[in-house]
Amino acid sequence: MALIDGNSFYCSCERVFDPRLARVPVIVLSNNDGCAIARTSEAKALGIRMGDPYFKIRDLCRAQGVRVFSSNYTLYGDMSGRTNAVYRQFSPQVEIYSIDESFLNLTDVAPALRVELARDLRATVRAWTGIPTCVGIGSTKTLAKLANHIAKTVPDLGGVCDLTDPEAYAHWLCRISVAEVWGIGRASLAKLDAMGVESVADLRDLDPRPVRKGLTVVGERIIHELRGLACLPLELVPARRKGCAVTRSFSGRIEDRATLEEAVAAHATRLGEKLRREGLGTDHVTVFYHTSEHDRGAPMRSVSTTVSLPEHSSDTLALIKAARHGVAKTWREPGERPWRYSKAGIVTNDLVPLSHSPRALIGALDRERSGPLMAAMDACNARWGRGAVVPARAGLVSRREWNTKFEMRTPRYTTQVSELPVAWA
DNA sequence: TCTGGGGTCCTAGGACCC
DNA sequence: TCTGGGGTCCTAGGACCC
Repeated sequence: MALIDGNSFYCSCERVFDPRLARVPVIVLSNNDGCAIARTSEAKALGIRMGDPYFKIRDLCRAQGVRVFSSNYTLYGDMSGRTNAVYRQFSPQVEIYSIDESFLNLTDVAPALRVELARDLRATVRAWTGIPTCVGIGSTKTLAKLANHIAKTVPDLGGVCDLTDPEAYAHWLCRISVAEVWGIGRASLAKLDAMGVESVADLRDLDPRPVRKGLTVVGERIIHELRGLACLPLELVPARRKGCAVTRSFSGRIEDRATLEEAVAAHATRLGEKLRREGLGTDHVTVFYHTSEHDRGAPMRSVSTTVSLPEHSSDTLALIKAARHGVAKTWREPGERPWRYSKAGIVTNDLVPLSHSPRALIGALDRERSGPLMAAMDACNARWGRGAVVPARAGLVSRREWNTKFEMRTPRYTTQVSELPVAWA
């Protein structure tokens, strides 16, 4: 098993299209340009941490010449697809684990050739996509993840670490902190600390049965995985998703009902698009909105309500109706000091494939009209850009103060003809 | 003094991940 | 002024059943 991932992936995507970014500190921000979510090694060296709010590090970034970007998910998604296409040249069995990480089955590769293959893979990905990567090899997923961490943090290894090599396994497990193990978070770390567990080897040598009490079956599984007993299979076919959510912080604050309903309707529109892309439907939506915990002293309010649909659907109009209803039935007129809402969202669980969901006996939605209508809307938006066609119910207010902020976003170089990079020769 | 012995299903909340 | 978004899995405990 091998785990390959892109180094500072979002930052590396930006670097591919602007060579001037090489060797200078780069960070990419979350939605609304809120927090740092990707940093190059140069940025990390300046003390910028994962999740640091941008307004707190802005001065540092200016002073140190850090190049700052809004997230460009269209670009990162496309680059992710390109790297995976390269991985597939090296292994027929690839599990895409996240936007920048994939597991590869290397069990057919002779042990002596694995490191060489991994080096070839890195070089090819770099040459064909421009993305730098690291590769970790282990007999289980947990060990491959650990090997990847070692490959990333020990420069001498040249970006590849193979823990199927018994010598490397014995060498590294007692030198790496248990905090680096995949699946060990803050809470588990505190428990392990109390037990005197410091290194990965300490955890591996624990008796798995009693561990189950404190760390649940998850902790027990980790111990087996560290010993080389695979508990987590390669998932070649992505499991059907169970839930779906569209939630956003507003770029400012919202106080009035009409604007809140407009925002929620826009989220419902996005939700419908996501569900239709996967042929899924839901028979209920949970709508929530709340004030910000950072607005100290201001009146606080947090609302969450679930609205039923007559039957399973992915119809944008039905979702908007339900979402608006969720706001309507929970809205409270403000008093002297209005609530200043900072975030709203729409969430669904228990998604089912629409092709075999039961129809409602009473109040069934008109699927025969809805299907073609939604297909036409999706086609228009695919061709002319999101928002080219929207239901009037979604709101036509031009004053979109709630819209997410992306003030430093680069062009969608690889997916939009009008935004292709220009080269001068 | 002393109140059975299983099951299933659902939900909320915790923990963790990228 | 300004603090992201979207997932999964697990457990405990309540409700309910016979």
